[in-house]
Amino acid sequence: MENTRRRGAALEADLLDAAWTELQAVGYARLTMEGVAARARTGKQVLYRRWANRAELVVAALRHRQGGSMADQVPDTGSLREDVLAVLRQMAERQRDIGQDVVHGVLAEIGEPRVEVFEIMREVMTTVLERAAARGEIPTADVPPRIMTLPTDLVRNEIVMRSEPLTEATLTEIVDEIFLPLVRRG
Amino acid sequence: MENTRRRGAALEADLLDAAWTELQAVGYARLTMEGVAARARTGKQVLYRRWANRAELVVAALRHRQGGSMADQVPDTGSLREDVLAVLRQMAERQRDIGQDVVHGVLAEIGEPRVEVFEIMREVMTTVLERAAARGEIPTADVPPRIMTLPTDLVRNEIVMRSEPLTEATLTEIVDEIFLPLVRRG
DNA sequence: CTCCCTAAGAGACGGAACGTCTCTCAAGGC
DNA sequence: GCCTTGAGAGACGTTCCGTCTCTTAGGGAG
Repeated sequence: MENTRRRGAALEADLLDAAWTELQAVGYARLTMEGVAARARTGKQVLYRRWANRAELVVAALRHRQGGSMADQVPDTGSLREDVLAVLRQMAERQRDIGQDVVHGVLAEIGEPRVEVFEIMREVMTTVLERAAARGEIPTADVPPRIMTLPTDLVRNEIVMRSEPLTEATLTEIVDEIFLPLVRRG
Repeated sequence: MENTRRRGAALEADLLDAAWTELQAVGYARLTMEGVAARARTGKQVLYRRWANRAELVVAALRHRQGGSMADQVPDTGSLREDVLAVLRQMAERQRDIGQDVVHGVLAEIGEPRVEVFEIMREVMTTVLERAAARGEIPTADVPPRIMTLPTDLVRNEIVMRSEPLTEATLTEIVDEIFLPLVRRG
């Protein structure tokens, strides 16, 4: 028998891992606090002591799973086109990892971390554009905000609305047919 | 005492009205089959005989509430810009009417009426562009599909992600800064 | 080293809503 | 006027919620 009792950060990491595993096993809709507690071999109270409800737990589990924010590693390939594509690929990858039902579930039950998502992508694109302007690829980094976040907005739309995973073709279409033409003639 | 027993279409309309009223009263998250049944002064079985679950009932109630599809009345103002703006205003209006939590709830619990939404908007935009081409406003109606649904995709993204209702400024920005420049130079 | 406070672990609990079922009796077709 | 259908009503077992209580292990304070 396991006779050691987990505590503090070690326990918390176990709980978040259990939540993530449960998420993969049964999906967001069927994820229950009881299920997570059972998987972590503990009681519900231990969960409720840390997170007020399912949504908070799941958000914490997602954050725990994928380390830092996307703003921490902005792609820098030396080409605007490749940088933007890299950003979009990162988003697509996260979608694949997380799964659509989780996205919808969190969207439905969460109050407001959506603004945060917007802000992060705007930061990332700002950096990408500033570098492109510094290289002389585009005349100025002073692109209208709506155009700046156009690629990430479109990808987000695909993630939320489409059931199939994003294809590379979709990403290049967004960049080559829509984004680049608009910024090139700023 | 009410001694008449409702039947068929009349009853169904009452049920859908009750579902809609309940939706407005308590929101999607708190809507229950029992609540709707009570409001319609009937039993749960009457609901389950027609719809398998909450999501189906709510979708039916939404459809019942707002008559036909948007494809039935495509705006025809004589100007491409105004037509597109009219389409986007219709979407914004529906958002205001329906409410964001309902959008998220349905998105989370529904299997696949999302493709349908895509198709309808693509039809609408096809008509709008064909008329514009016939008037000579644009060289050809043969616009790449992704550009065609660009305005509606962006508005949908705003509806799903932003909590505040869409402003007129946002709509004109989408049309004037993004959509028109892209279609004008075919 | 020992005491003691905090929180882990375990489960009982009342409540809400689910979806199924059973039963009676009105309505409307034949 | 008979008979099939399904409306109306509520009981039922189940699942999960979020709260609570109780015992006991861990680890810091002295």
